[in-house]
Amino acid sequence: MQNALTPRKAPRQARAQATHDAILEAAAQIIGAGGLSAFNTNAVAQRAGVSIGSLYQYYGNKDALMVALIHRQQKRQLMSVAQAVASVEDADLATKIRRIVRAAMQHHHDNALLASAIDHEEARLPMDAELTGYLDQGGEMVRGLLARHAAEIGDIDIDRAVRTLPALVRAATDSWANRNPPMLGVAEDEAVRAVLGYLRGLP
Amino acid sequence: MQNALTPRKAPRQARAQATHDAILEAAAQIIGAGGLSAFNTNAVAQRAGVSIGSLYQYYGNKDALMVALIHRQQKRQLMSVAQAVASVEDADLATKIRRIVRAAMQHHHDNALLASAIDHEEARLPMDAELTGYLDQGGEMVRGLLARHAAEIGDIDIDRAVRTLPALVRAATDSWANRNPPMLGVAEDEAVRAVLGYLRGLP
DNA sequence: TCAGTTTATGAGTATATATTCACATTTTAT
DNA sequence: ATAAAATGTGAATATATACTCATAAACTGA
Repeated sequence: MQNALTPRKAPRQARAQATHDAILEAAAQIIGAGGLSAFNTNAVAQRAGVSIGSLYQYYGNKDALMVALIHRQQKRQLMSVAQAVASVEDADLATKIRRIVRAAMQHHHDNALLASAIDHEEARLPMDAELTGYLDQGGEMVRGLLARHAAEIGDIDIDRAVRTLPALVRAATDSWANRNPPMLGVAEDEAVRAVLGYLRGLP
Repeated sequence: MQNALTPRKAPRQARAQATHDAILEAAAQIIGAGGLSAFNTNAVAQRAGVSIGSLYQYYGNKDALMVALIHRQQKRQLMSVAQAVASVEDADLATKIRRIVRAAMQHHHDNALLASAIDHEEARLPMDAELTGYLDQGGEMVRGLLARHAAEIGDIDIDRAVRTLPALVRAATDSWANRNPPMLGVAEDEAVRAVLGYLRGLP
């Protein structure tokens, strides 16, 4: 089933794969440097060092390129957080939260403009199976975490927490990490405080 | 001091005021219905029922119109929350928080696309004295609230709380109120839980 | 009444940019 | 070696839209 937002064709040769990747990377760089308003297909092709025609060989239109970029970022974000979770297997809850928050925040802050642009575009573009999959995997991670620390956590609706928790971290990031100068330490502290407070629940 | 983002001229006659207002209202409606991508000056003028020339009589460029719209929304948001605060003068902390959250959320949800667009544009446009003023007033409200309930609140850095708290509410709103169908009740519960947990602080 | 001022008009201009397509080049398979 | 398939090119087209300007209409105060 081929619609306008799925990739037009898959690369079959190595150089095609390189072109394909270069286009995505160029798009990320352009949005990261100039925001959504700098994001145009001619500029992306130029920065990727390929012709505009090649871009449209792989992405049927601009939105398809944006969707591919969103997939790339979500995948990286998920892997980065999964690694953080794995690296603190046996720590206490507060430590785990802090590490996870730090990983999520770092990833976000490395590409502040890109992250903000993606937040905005995600709302406009249709959610596909791949994105749903990433969301589900993230949900499973949170679920596992909460299950292992049920004792330290108040009455909680896990389905709600799975959605609310990432939003709390993003809120702290937007408020504190994307400033001039960035206050990453404060952002981390505030996110941890909000998350732990939320988990502990009402008295 | 007249720069490109300040209104080009102030309306002096009643009909000019009406034109001025109609343009702002049309801009709000267009973004509210179609998002930022639908926001163009010709469409705004048409919906306002005025000519494109009139629009540029009052707003030197598109960004100036956006800035004026941001001012209008921030002012309304502040007034709506201030009213909520005033209406629960003597209630306990949890009740106050719930009412304030509800007011902020309602305002946000009435214009979900507009609110999201403004969040995005605020980051790009320069912060002026008027916006700083609204922020300060909001800060004062939070400060007063926290002072009156110091006993129920853990160790807290008020300057941080003033920035983090509104972000937490917005996070819950984005996650739950802007859905299909909107889950306003859940959004409110989640925001209250996060805010109270944050205020209570680390154990 | 009327001159000066304010307000309104909208066709027209300038520019940006998404997308196409006819063609060239490179790679693969036989 | 060579045909077929895959990949790459970029000038050209189509369209959207920010913004201008010459002109007209409405209002004001005398």
